[in-house]
Amino acid sequence: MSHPLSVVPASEPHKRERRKEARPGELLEAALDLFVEKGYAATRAEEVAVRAGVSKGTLFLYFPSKEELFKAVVRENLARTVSEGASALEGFDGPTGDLLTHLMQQWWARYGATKASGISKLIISEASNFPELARFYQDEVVTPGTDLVRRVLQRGIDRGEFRDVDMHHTVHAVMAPLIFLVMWKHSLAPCCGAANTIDPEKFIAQHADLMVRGLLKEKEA
Amino acid sequence: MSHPLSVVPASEPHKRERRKEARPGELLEAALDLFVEKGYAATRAEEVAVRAGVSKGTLFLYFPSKEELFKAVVRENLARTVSEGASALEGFDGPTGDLLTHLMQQWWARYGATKASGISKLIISEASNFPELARFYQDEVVTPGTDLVRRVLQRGIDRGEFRDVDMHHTVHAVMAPLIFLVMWKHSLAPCCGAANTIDPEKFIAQHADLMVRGLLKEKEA
Amino acid sequence: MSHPLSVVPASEPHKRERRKEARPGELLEAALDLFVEKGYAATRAEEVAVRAGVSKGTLFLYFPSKEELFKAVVRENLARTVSEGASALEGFDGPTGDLLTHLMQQWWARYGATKASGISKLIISEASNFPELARFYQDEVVTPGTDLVRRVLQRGIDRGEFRDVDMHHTVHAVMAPLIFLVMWKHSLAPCCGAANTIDPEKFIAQHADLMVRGLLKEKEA
Amino acid sequence: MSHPLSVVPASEPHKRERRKEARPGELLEAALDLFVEKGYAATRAEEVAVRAGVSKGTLFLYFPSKEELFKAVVRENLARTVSEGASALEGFDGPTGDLLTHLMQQWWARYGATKASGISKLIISEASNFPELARFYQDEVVTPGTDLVRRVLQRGIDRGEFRDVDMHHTVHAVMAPLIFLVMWKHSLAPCCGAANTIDPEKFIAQHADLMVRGLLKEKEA
DNA sequence: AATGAATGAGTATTCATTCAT
DNA sequence: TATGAATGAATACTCATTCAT
Repeated sequence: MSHPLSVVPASEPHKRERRKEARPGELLEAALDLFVEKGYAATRAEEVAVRAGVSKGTLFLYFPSKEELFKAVVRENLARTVSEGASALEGFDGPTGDLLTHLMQQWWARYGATKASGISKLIISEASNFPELARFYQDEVVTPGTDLVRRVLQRGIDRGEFRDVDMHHTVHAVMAPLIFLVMWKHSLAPCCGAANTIDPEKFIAQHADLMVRGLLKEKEA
Repeated sequence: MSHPLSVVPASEPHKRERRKEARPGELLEAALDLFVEKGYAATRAEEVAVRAGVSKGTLFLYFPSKEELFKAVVRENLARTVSEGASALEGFDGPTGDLLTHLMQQWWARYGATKASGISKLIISEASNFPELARFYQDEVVTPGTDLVRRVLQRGIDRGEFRDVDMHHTVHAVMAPLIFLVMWKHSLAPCCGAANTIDPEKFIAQHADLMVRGLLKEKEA
Repeated sequence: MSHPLSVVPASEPHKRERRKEARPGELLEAALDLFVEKGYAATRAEEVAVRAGVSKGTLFLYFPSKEELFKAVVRENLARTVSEGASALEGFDGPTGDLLTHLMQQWWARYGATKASGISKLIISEASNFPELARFYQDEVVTPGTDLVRRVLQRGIDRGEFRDVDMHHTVHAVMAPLIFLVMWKHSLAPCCGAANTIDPEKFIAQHADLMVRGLLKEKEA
Repeated sequence: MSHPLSVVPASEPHKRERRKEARPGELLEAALDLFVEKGYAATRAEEVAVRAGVSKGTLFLYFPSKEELFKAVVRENLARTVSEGASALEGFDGPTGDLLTHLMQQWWARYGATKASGISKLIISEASNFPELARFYQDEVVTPGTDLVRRVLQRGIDRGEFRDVDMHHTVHAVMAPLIFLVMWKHSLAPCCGAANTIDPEKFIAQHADLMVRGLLKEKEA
C-alpha cells in the first residue's frame, strides 16, 4: 500500500518482537476456545500451547499457572464486554419498547454471538470451583447489566409507557432468556441436531416482543 | 440359623441385604450432590464413596467407572422428572394463562427446587464432554418439555385466548427463564451474596405474568 | 523355633497387613539411603519407592510430599539417637578422662557408625534449604549433645582433674572431630581411595587422648 | 577501524572489553555465593546470571553447562587456596606449638573466614554427585594440607617438643575442627540463633591450646 | 559478544481403577 | 460383598539449554 520506493521499514518490528507482543493474546484466544469447548479441567495446558503454536514451556512464560491463565481469559473477555453498551441508552429518543428490543439485539450481536460469550457458560459451569471469578463476574457483568436494564425499565415507567412492575424480578425476567441463549449455544446446541434448533435473532425478537407487550400499559378505550 | 418355619415377615430383609439394595441409590445421591456442586472432573470417586458411607472399592462394585456413575446419575434423575408433569394439562378447565402459570409453578416445586435440578446444570456444563448424555437429555427432557408447553400454547390459541405467535421460539421464551433459574441456583447464587438475590417463586410469578400478558390477545373495546 | 506341632498361627498376620505396617519404615529406610547418598534434590521420589519395593503412588500414600518424606526421615533417625546416650554419665565412677573417651567411642559405635549418621551430613548439606529442620536438629541433637559434654567437662573440673577451661568453646572442640568424622565418612571417604583413609576408632582414640591430655591439670612435682 | 598507528595506550581497554574480560570472574563469584548458600541443585542458572548482572544466555557463553560452571567455581577457588600457606613454615624459628597455633589462625584468616571457604562445604555436600571434584579436592587441598600439618608435627617431634604420636590420625585430629568450623559457618550458624554461637577465633585458640598441650611432652621434674 | 524468547526433557503429584484379603 | 492398599497413566510445572536477532 505504501509507496514502492518508500524507505521506511521502521514501523515493521522484528518477527521475534512482534511475536512476543502477540503471544499473550494468541494464548488467551487459544485458551478461550478450549476452555469453552471442553471445560476448565478437561483442557490440558499443552493443548492450549499447541493451538497457539508454541510449546508447553512458553505458555508458562506468560501465565504462571493454568489457573491464572483461566482467570486471565475471563478478565480479558469480560473487560471487552463491560466497557461496551450503556451508551446506547443516552441518545435514544423513541418508545422504550423499541429501546429495550434494540438493546437486546445489540447485546446478541456484540457479545452473545461472539466467542467471548463462552465466558458466561464457563463462569456458570465453574463458579463453585472459582468463587473468586464468580464474584468478579457478578460485579463486572451481572450487576452492570441489571443496572442498565433497570434504567431502561424505569424510563418506560417514568414515561408512562410501562406498568409499575416488580422491578427486581422483571429485570431478571428480561435478561434470563439472553443468558439461556448463550448457555444453549455453548452446550446443547452443538451436540443436538435440527430438532430444537433455535434461531437467536428470531428468539430474541420473540422474547422482546413478549416482554414489551407484557410491560406495556393496557391501552384503554 | 433361624427356624426354617419361622414367621419372620418376608418384607423385613436383614439389615445387610437392605443395605445392599440401598447402596446404588445412596451412591447416586452422593454423586449427584458432588457432581452438581463441583463438576464432573473436580469430583473424586473416593469422595462420593465416603459421602455414601462406603469404601472406594465398593463404588466400583456397583459402577464400572466414574463415567458410568455419571451417566447413571443423569439417567436416574432424568427418569424421575420425565414421567411427571403432562397429566396436569388434561383435566384443566380454566383460562390457559392460569394453566401456564400453574405449570411453571409446579415445575419449580417439583423439579427446580429439588436437588434433581442440579442435573440440568450438570448436563449443560458437561455437554461437550458427554455428547451422548446431551442427546439423551435433549430427547428425554427438552423435547417432552417443549412439547408440553407447545400443547399449552396451542390450547390458548385454539381457544382464542392467545395471539397466533411464532410457536417454536415462544416455547423457548417461556422455558428459558426456568432453565436460567436452575442454572443460577446452582452457580452464582451460592457464591454471591445478597445483592442480586432472586426469589424463585416471585421470579416465576413475574415471568408468568409477563408471558401471559404478552400472549393474550389485546382486548378490544 | 516353636514346637513343630504348635497350633498357634494367630500371631502371624496376613502378608498384606504386615506389609502395611512395615511400609512407612521400609520407605523411610530407602529414603535415608538415597538422600544420604545423593542429596535431597538428586533423589527422585520414584527411586525411593522402587528401592522400597513399591510403586510411585504408594510412596505418596504414606507421605504427602517429598519434603515431608525428607522431614520424616530426619525426625525418625534423630529420635532414635536423641533418647540414647546421657545415661552412661550417671553410674560412672572412674576418672573423667576415661568417661569422656568412653562416651566418644560409644557415640561412634551407636550413631556415627550407623546409617543414621548420614542424617547429620544431610542436615548440614541442606540446612539453608530446610531451615526448619536445621533448627529442629539444633534443638534435638546439637544442644542436648553439647549439654552432655558440658556436664562431663564440668565433672572433671569439679573433681579437680581438668583445668578450668573456656567451657563453651572447649565443648565444641571436643565434638568437632566427631562431626567431622561423620561428614568425612559420607562425603570424601567413599570417593577417595586409600591415601587419606581414616580409621574411625583410631581417630577417635587419638582425638580423645589429645583432648584428655590437653584438659588435665599438669601434674606438679 | 582506528588508525593503525594510533597511539591509544594499550593498557586502557575499552569499557566493553574490560567488561568482557571481567565476565567469567563476576559469574564465578555470583555462582560461588549461590552454590554455597543453596546447594548445587537448588541454584538456578538464571539466578547466577542475574546476580552477575548479565542475561541467562551470556552465562552459557562462558560456561557450556551448569555442571561446568560448578566445576569452574570449585577449581577457581581451590587454586586460590592451595598456593598460599606452606611458606610460613620455612622461616619460622620458635616453638612448634606456636607455629601450629599460628598456622591455624592464619588458615582461618586467609581461607576459613573468606567466602572461598564455602567451597569446602560445597564439596562435602556434593561429593557423591561429583566424585571427580571430590578427588580433585582431595588431591589439591586435603593432601597438601595434611602434608603441611604433618611436617609441622614432625618438626615438633624432631625437636623433642612433641610426643611421638600416631602421626596420621593426629594430623586429622588437628584439622578436623577447622573443617568443622567451616561447615558450621555455612550450615547451621546462619539458621540458628544465639544459643550455640561459636566465636571462630576463640574456638581456634581453644582448640590450638588443647592440641598443643596434648602434644607436648610432659615436663618432668 | 549479548540478549531473552522459546524449547522440551524431566519430576512431583493426583486419582481412577484393580485385586488380594 | 466389602475393603483399602497398591498401582501407574496422566498432567501441571520447572529449568537447563538453544538460537534468532
